[in-house]
Amino acid sequence: MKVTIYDVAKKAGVSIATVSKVINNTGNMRESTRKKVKVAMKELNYHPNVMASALMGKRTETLGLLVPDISNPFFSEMARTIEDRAHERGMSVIMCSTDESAEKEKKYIELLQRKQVDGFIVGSTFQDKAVLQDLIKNNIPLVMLTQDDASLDVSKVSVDDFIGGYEATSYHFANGHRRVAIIAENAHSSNLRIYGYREAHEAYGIAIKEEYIVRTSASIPNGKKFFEQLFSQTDIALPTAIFACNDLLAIGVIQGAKERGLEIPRDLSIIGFDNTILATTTVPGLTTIAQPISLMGKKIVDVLIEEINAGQSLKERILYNPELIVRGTTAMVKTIG
Amino acid sequence: MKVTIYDVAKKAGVSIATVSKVINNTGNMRESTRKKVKVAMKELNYHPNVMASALMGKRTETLGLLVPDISNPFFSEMARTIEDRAHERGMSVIMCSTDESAEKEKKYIELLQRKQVDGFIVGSTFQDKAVLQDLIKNNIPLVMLTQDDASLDVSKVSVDDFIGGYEATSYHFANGHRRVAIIAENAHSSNLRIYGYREAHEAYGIAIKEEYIVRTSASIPNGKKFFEQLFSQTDIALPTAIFACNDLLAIGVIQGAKERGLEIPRDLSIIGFDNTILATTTVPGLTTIAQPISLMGKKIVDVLIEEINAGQSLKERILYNPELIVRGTTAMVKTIG
DNA sequence: TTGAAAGCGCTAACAG
DNA sequence: CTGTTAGCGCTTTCAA
Repeated sequence: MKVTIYDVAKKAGVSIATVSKVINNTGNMRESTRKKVKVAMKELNYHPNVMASALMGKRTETLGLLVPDISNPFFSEMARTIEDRAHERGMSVIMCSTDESAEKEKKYIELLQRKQVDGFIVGSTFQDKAVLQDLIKNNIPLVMLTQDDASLDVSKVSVDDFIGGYEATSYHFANGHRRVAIIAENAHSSNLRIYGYREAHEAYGIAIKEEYIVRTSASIPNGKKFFEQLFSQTDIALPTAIFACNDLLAIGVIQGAKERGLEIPRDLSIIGFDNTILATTTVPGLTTIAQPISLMGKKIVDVLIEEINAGQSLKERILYNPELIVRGTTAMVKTIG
Repeated sequence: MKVTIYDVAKKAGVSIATVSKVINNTGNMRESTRKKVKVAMKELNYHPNVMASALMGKRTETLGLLVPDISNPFFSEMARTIEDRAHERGMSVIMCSTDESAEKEKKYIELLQRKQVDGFIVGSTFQDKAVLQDLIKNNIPLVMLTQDDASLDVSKVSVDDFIGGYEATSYHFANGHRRVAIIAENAHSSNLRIYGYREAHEAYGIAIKEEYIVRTSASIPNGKKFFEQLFSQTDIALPTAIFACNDLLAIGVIQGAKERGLEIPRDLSIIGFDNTILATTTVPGLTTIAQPISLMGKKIVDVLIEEINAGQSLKERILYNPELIVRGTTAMVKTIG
């Protein structure tokens, strides 16, 4: 049967209060008593019942992870490092894929709250930020991942999306391209990447064509679809390069381009974002902006746990530098004639 | 503040026992009373505290998912459908990546047990099956995913790996290949696929070369490494086709082959397994054996929940048919001369 | 048909 | 320094 605090109390010849104290490392007590209790715990292979202590308002030792879609390699790679770090620190993680649905966001937050998770890692751009504001107001541990959103006053770890957008776009420019389109996501990070894209235009003195800026959600089919859309416009010159705000989209573009008979990178240069496993499997390999996924995953867990321990938000804003990884989908612009 | 069963009871003018009964749909009671209570619950936006009822031995409404590695696209795609189905049925899922470590397997099982998950979905081939046998003996809900292992007397949903192995190998044979190597995993499913591989040799009257059978764990680098190993053997004729037991391995083979200057499929035919997103992003597209991931994910959750409700294992063995998806990495064998 | 009361396993005053 | 005791929010006999 289950071994409870009573069993170890009896075995150690002390009261349950004493046992509780050694479990939680609170209060003072003779060192010999503490030892005695510890021995009893070991011998009985005792593990405190999480439910019971959670009932008393203690921790559940579980974290909630909200991402748009765990099957997107970026998030599954991130989830893996988060899971590992959480486990290292004695916590489990419950995963929730929110898609871009306000309904799911709300539902999962409520669900996780009822399950009394100790804290939230949110990697989704919420449709309705009020849900998050509410948590924040109630001082519930919450950190944002890949979402450097100033309107949320909490800790966040992300890559510098502005720089990422700037570098991707600039690299295309440096390769001589002058007509660069961007396929962005419906995510906060994409807003920043678009600003970086704009800034690069500014820096290079190139006029922006608003028609070159499109938005969709992350998937290969969407990448393809928006490539088609971009390339079927008849009233503007076609772009010679594309910056896709994630690898999935970039691959969709590659596929669309191939179908149209374009050769990459000769006829079209493409840069992705994230540097997921997908970027290494295409041919040619995908030039992309890397995010330090492992570092970020580890860090976000550490920050969250620190805040849980501290009982308040540290409001740290941790920004990593994105890194351009040049592979095969980019080249100098084709000189005409 | 939190609204408890007491608040509802007071508001409805009944005792907490009555409220408890309507929550759990147990006992008899005047319909008007039940209604009254329900109204009160609605008005107060009452949700039963999971911890408290779990303390009483009730469900926690959470499932444990064990897979080798959630960042492997096969498992992340699977996890997504599992998560969705679980949420549809009111349950959350805690994820655990076991790698191929006996230590982690044991640790996570114990962890999840302490968290009182209602059931386990295990998609990892356990190093030490005793850990699972133990759960089974204790009648703890547990189902196996992609592991049709006869030595475990529980429900399982998987693809027919034997047929998958047979079909992959046969397809190579049908294309005129006679020297087909197999790169398998350290997983139970791979055992069966190897049997299918053997059976195909039998059927085609082709002798098996044991040197053509190698095993490793799922990753692109390993695929590459074992391709190298296979192709640096000097005492046997080199294979003209390879069956890799998952897409990751297959991609490693593609990369290794390219580095050796082999053209695919002209110089080497390759078939993968799983039909993950990766199979669609390579060039040429990867010919692979598809597993019906969504069906399987949904089914495994349904079976598990059914068993949780029933309080015992149904010992169902659900086998899906694998399907050969022909893309670009396979071709007729090169006629020499 | 309903409710009082005894826990589930643990924490946290408060006494001693 | 250690133990008694009153809950945390809920379920479940057992009476009424």
